[in-house]
Formats: sequence, structure tokens, C-alpha cells
Amino acid sequence: MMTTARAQDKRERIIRAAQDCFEAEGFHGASMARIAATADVSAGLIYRYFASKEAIIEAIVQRQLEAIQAHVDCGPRDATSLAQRLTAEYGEPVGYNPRRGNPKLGLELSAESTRNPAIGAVVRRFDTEIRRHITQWLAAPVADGGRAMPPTKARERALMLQIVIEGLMVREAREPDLDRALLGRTLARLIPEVLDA
Amino acid sequence: MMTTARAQDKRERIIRAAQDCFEAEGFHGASMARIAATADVSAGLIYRYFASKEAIIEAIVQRQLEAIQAHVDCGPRDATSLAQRLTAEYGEPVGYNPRRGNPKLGLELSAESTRNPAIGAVVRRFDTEIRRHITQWLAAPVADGGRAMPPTKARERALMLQIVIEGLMVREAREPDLDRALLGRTLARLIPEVLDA
Amino acid sequence: MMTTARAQDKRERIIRAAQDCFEAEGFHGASMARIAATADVSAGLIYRYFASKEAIIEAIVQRQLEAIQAHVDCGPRDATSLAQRLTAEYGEPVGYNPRRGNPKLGLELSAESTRNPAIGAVVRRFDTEIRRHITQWLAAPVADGGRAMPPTKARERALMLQIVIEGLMVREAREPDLDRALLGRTLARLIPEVLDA
Amino acid sequence: MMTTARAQDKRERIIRAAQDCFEAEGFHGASMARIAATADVSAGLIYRYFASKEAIIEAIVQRQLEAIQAHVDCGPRDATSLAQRLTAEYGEPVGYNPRRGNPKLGLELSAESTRNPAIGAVVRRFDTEIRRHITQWLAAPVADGGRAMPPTKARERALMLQIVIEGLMVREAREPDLDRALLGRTLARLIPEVLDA
DNA sequence: TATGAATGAGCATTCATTCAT
DNA sequence: TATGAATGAATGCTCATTCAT
Repeated sequence: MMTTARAQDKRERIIRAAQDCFEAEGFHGASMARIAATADVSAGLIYRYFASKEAIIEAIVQRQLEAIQAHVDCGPRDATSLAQRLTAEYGEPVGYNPRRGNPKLGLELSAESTRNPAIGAVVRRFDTEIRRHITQWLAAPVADGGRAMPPTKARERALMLQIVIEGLMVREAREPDLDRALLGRTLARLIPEVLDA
Repeated sequence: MMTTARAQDKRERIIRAAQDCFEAEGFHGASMARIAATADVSAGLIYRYFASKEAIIEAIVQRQLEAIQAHVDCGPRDATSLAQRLTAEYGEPVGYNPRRGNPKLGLELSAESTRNPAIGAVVRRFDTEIRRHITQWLAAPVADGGRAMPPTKARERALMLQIVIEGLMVREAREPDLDRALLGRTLARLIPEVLDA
Repeated sequence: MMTTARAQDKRERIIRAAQDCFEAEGFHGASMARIAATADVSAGLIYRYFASKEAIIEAIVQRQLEAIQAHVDCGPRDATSLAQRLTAEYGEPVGYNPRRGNPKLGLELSAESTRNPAIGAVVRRFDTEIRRHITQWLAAPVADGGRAMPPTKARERALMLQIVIEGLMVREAREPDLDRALLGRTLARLIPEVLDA
Repeated sequence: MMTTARAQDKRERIIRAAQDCFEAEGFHGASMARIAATADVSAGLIYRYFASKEAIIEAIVQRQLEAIQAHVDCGPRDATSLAQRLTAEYGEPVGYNPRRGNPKLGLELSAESTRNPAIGAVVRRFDTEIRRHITQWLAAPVADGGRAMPPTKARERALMLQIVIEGLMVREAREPDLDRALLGRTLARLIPEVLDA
């Protein structure tokens, strides 16, 4: 049921409102009442689209992970442009940008994954999957857009990349005013070392 | 007031209980009742030692940051041993270990710092301070145990290190079963690139 | 918001329940749980209609003062009938009677006004206002229903009246079984002396 | 037990502290902890001198009533000086003055007497007693310092006096900044009418 | 479909009272 | 006698969820 355009639209409104609220107040800090008000919808209506607050959180997590997935899938494939993109994104207002993982939500999601088994499982699967994905890219022949690394090295570098990107997420959340020039230079050095060395 | 050994001991019991609960359920998920039960103390008693739940959170944050500070201060100073230490620590049971930042709490604390101004300020000050500290070390003459980097480079590398360590924290929380051999090799490559390249 | 008849009705139910509870147990002695039970409403619901217990207290105080105001405004204007009315009202069951100030609440409100600044201000304004009102009446020409007193005298008599009525309130609360015949004779002498002498 | 001078002194300290706290915060608003701190005594010690908070309240009420009793007993016996004394006392700092009823406590006590049967009984007995006392004075021959009123009139006037004095108490609590000149003139007229007319 | 009134369990916190020291 | 640590019930209040309309 509920596959009309109208319904999809409302669901979308709720998700975005929830994302805004969760970003601003955390999963536990945000109340259903506030999410409803933000979505300009009655509190009761939310339960027609989501079974519980928990279900909204799961949907948001799913979406956040998909955004990152998409980021990786369609992103540029050379070290310089990756570094530039990460730098450019750092510190810019995020709002509702499905193309990009939101750092506050990333933190919230990571924390939640350590207590909520359902979310933990989703996150773990995602993390494994995406590392495999990056590993394959790094190991692929240059002719196929890859970097022709031997498998062992490719695995290491994929993990490195993951660690760096997540470290960047933490920094972004904790120090939003960080000097961007410094960050740009830093990433310009770090990323190539991860991808090319 | 209240500086007897007994009082200090009880305060410590409460802090540890809070740390356990916060780690397991998050700052907001953990109730004072549960903290009290974990500390084997009545709910009311906690308020003789802490003004509020918020005050406990602040104490825990302070402690976590101090643990990391100590880690940096007295830690080994060459790339190989740093990589080894980080690898060794990864995934080992943390419990109440004042020598080491707890990854779940680190996540919780990072998330909280984006909404709670008091904690945000503490964290920001800490982050700036510790980066300055690392930068000084990297820029210091080799004779003084430093790495003789030019200032600009030292700043970049300090930031890199911070990013890598925080990325490691996220990974540790999200994927506690990660293959430690892989992690060891990865850090053995990454850390020297950050510190020596 | 919430101006439907149903909502107004519920708000009224809560106010009356609160009035009963406050009268029986005092502002601080009455718990929200008991007010809710008395109003036959869940504890949480009260907070849809009032922001806090304090807000209920303020509403009750407001109402009590308005009741007295109305009493003065539309009351009879000669000494005999005022004395009779005061006597008649003394000791009769009050319950929820918007036409009349409730003595227990009056005491509670007076006591509260000495500690709660918000209520203190309301009460002070009310007291000044009503004395001015009575003064004007006493000073007004007989043709206008007044008693043609010179201003200085009018001010004194207004204050006297206030003192007597409040003394009556205290007596009513403290000695509800007081001999009404005695009280009737007493007021029949005292009031004219205040208003006519 | 506990009849040493030291014990009496401590009991006195506690009573005075309680009086101050009750005056400032009301019977329910004042906590035992604050009373203990004000008396510079440990919380536990209070329970060696009083069985419960309730017992302290009763002691305070008793004392307040005795103070008023003394006021009446040894007070001046002509209308002018009574009016002057009441005027003079109005608005002056009260502190711990056993010679005088404290208006805030008077209000608190009156309110409490409507809910607490023990206190209600004490207050009622006191009120009846004191009115009888005043009545006897008013009915006594002039030669004995009385005013030689016929019994019925004496009863009325005694009640009047009680009402006026209690009204004054309410006014004092509710409007501590009241113009004292106005009050003086007012009482100078009202009291003689009560006592002499 | 949509509302928002209503519920009730749960929360952080306070406080009169007790009791080991 | 005196302390103040400790208790635990009670408080005001919030919030995810339900349901009559």
C-alpha cells in the first residue's frame, strides 16, 4: 500500500525533517513531535509511514549509507580530484544533500551502531561491502580505471581510505572552523600517499 | 568538601558506572537509575557527588580527553612503535582503562560536542591544544626527540595524525571484529607516511 | 491554538481540579498526579493545556483576583447590604464559585505572593488597582452612587475596607465554625463605620 | 532527657533557623537541609530535638501564637497607643522578634491550619481563647483597666479587633511598601471606632 | 488520509528521614 | 552528642505511541 506519488512525497518530507532534527539534536534528543512539526505533518501521521521512531532512524541510516555509496560509485577516480572534492566539501553547509554523508549524522549513526543490533548489522555489512568495492577498484587493471595494485596492498589501501575519510568526518563535526587551506594541503598530501604510494 | 578517601572512592565508583552505562547506552540512553544500580548506590546519592547528569557527562568527557592527552604525552615517539601500539590497542577490551580513550565514548563525546556548547568548547580547546602539541613535537630538532619538520609541514602532519587516529576510533567502534593482521599492516604503512614522508 | 469548545471545557476541568487540590493541600502540597486524577485526566495531558504547574498556579491566582474584582464591581453599594452580603457569604460552602474569592486560596495566594515574584507582582498590581477603584467610588458624588468623601478620607476608608475584608478572609479560613449571628452583628456595626462615619 | 542549657540552646538555634527559613520559603518550600545549614547544625542532629519536620512546624506555630498572646497581654490598653503601635510595627523589619507575630508566618500558619488537623486545633483553640481574653478586657470595669462594655458589644468588638489585626497582617505581607502615613491615619481612625464607639 | 487529544511509562531530581561512625 | 552519607519514595515533566474523530 501507499505507493502513490502523494504518499511518496509525504514520506520524503518526513525523512528530511527527521534528518534535520537528528542532525541538530541527535537520535534520542529529537522528539517525534518536533519531527512532525518540522515536516509540517501531524504526529499521528508519521505512524502511517513508519512503524516507529526506530524505523525512521533505520531509514535515515540506510539513506546516509546509500549517499556515501553513491559518492564512492560515481566519484572521480584519481587521487588529486578525490582530495580536492573532500577538501571542497569539508565545512560547506550540508543541509539535505543526498550526494554527501552528513558528518553529524555519521557520528550519530556510528554511535548508534554500537548499541542497536539492527543498525549495527546494517552498518557492518555496509562497511565490509564498501571496502570490498574500493579494494576491487584499486586492484583492477589501469585499463579498467583501476590502479593495478596487488590484492594485499589494495586491501590495506582501501582500509586506509576508509579510516581517513571517517577521521575527516569526526574532524568536521568537532572542529567546523578548521582552517580550510591547511586541510586542503593536508589532504593533497595524504590522499595520494594512500592511493598511489 | 568531601575529600575523604571514602568519598573519593565512591565518586570513582559512580564515574566508572556512568562510563560503563554511557558506553553501553549513550549519554542520553543511560538513565540515572541504571547508573545508580550499576554503581550499587541509591539514585539520590549520586547527587551528593555530582550536581546533575550533565555534570557527570562533563566529568567523563574531561577524563576521556585527559586519557588521550596522557597517551600522547608519554607515548613512544617513533613511527613504528606508534603504529604497533595503535594496532595492539585496537579491538582489545577497553573496560575502564585510564590510559586509553574509549572509542564508543569518543564517538558519543564527538556527537555531543556538536550540540552541547559546554562540551563543544572543552572538546574544541582540547583538539586545538593537542594539535599544537603534536606540531611542536614534529617541528622540534631531532636532538630533542623531534622530527625536524618545517612548520608548515609539521602542521599538516599533525592534522593528518589526528585524522588517522580519529578514523581509527570510528572503525574500532563500527567494526570491532576487523581483521587485526590487516589493520596492523595498514597502520605499519600509513603511520610512517604521516610521520616520516 | 486549542480554542475549540472541547478544549476549553477540558482546560476548565483541569483548572477546577487544581483549585480543589490547591484549596485542600496548598500550592506545593498538591501534586500534579493528584490534580490529574481529580480532573480525571492523565498526568501528561495537563501539559497540553498549561506549560507548568507554575502556570496553573498563575491561572488560579488570576481567576481568584478576577472573582474578587467582579465582586467589587457589581456588588451593592450601600453599607448595610455590603455587610449583609459579607455575612451571608461567610461560612457558606464555596466550592467552585467564580463570584467569590475562596478564603483558603486567598491565604495561599497571599503567602505565595511573598516568595514568587511573578505572583507578587500580579497581586501588588491588583491590590493597588482595587484600592484606587474603591477610593474613586467613595469620593464620587452621591448623585453618581458615590459617598462624596473628601479624597484623603476616601483613601483611608478604602484601605480600611481592604483590611477588614482580608481580615474576614483569614477568620473564615481559621475559624469556619464561627458563630454567624455574632459575625453578622459585628459586620453590621463595622462596615457602616468604615463607609459612613 | 536533654534539659541541659546546651541542649536548650541548640533547640533554640534550630527553631530560629526554621523560623527564618519558613518565613522566606514557606513550610513546604524550606528543606530540612537548609534549616540545618542555617542553624549551623547537621541534618541528623535536628532529629534529636524534633521528631519530624511536622514537629518543628508545630513548635513554630506554638511560638508564633505565644508571641501574639504576649503582645495582647502586656500591650497598651488604650485605643490611641494600640493604633500607634500597630502602625509603627507595620513594615519594620521583623527578623526574630518574639514580641511580635510575623506576618509571613502568620499567613503560612493560617493556611496550614486549614489542612493540618493538629495545627488547625491549636489555632482554633488559640483564636477562641484570645477573643475571650479581649472580650473580658473590654467588658471589665474601667477601674480595672477595662472599657465597661456590655457583654454582647464586647464580643462584637473583640471579633472586630481580631479581624482588623489579621487584615493588617495580610496587607503587610502583600504590600510591604504601603504608604505608612496613610496607614497611620487609617488605623488612628479605625481602632478607636472599634474600641470606643 | 489526516489530525491532535490522550495515555502512561519513564525520566532527572529533591528531600525527609535513618543510621553507621 | 554529633555528623553527613545513604536511602528510596515522590515530584514535575517529557515523549513515543495510540485512537476517536
